[in-house]
Amino acid sequence: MTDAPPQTRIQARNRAIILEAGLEVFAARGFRGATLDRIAQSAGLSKPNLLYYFPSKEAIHVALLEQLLDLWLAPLRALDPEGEPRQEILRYVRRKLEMSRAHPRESRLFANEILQGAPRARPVLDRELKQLVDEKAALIARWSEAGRIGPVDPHHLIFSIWALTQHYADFDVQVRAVLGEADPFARAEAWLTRMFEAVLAPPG
Amino acid sequence: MTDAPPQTRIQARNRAIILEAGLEVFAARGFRGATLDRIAQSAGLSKPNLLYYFPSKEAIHVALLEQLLDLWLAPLRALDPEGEPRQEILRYVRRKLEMSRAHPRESRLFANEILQGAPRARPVLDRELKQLVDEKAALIARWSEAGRIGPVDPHHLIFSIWALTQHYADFDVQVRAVLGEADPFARAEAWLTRMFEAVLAPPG
DNA sequence: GTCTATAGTCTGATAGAC
DNA sequence: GTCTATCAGACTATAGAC
Repeated sequence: MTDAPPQTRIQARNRAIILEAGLEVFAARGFRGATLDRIAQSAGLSKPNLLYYFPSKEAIHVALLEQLLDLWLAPLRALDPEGEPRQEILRYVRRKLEMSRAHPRESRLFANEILQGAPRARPVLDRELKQLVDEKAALIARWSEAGRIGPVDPHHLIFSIWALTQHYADFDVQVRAVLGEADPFARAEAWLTRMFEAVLAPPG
Repeated sequence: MTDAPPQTRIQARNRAIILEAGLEVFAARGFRGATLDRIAQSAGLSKPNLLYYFPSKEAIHVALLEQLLDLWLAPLRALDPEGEPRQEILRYVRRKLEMSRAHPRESRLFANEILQGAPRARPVLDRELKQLVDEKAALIARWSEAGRIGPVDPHHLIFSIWALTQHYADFDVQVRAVLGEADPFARAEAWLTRMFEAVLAPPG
């Protein structure tokens, strides 16, 4: 959101190391469950040194949320008004699922934040997120009204894509316990493609 | 899972009060974020009195998880082999969504547990949950092979139902922020019905 | 059965030497 | 910039009076 202050090379590097360690620990244990001790250990730095680079535990968390949201919303931003509607939405689904596969820790960090009532992310949800979703929902609504895709509820279609793709990151433990299988993602992609093809099929 | 020991009326009542308070606090703040002080305050009891009824904070959490899982899996258990396949699955979807609406705290408590890697629920996932899902997935597979519903991946169909319905409880804050709307559930039910009708439509 | 008081531990953050 | 040492507060759990 705001630009970071200018940094030396070593500062930039240590900030990055701390954020990586913070991502690891916050994602696995939630904000409250994460301790500075553990983040410091994971980063290979001392606890006071952490607090030399970030003023507080919360500052690390906020920095992570900010850096995360750009990555997270990129696939939705990429939804192209000029593209072929079904291809665009299916590509969005696949990109979002790929995010869950490649970045499960980011997904869980975000899920933790929302689950706790979004104490730190609320303003971003109310403004940037709502604005982006409204814009893309309007686009999907136009596609639907033009009969290029089946009748859909645009907002809830987007929620469905979020829910279905993030499930494979956030509930990974449960999915693997039930399947007893190493990598659920190949079948997940085939199934999600099948689902959204069915619901997006144009009328007639 | 195990039977509770015999209790006087006042013991049963206080245990219930503590579990209700624990549900409230654990769901909102996660295991680590919940404190005995807060649970005690919410229950209207003193902190040592809490620990008279339960030996530890963890014991309260485990008791909640156990009591929760029966409720949680009831809709899936109710899937009837003798029923009309599409009606059965659609009814399951609606019941599960109704669970999210009526019991969001239970949903969030469970989501927290899974997100943290299911440290306390893992054995139940590996055994009871896997067994139940495998059994119901086999039923759905038979329906699909008989051509009574469209071709589906039974396990991932069940994951989809979980993901889509729990999203409205667990990500409630985000859903409401984006919609700026009081009650998303009416539209959610219409949309989920539409989605699953599309994907379950028999071939030809 | 319920309370007050408190033991013992952990945690976020700071002080100050180098 | 990084460290050791340490503080103040919060936390789970226990002891013991009533």
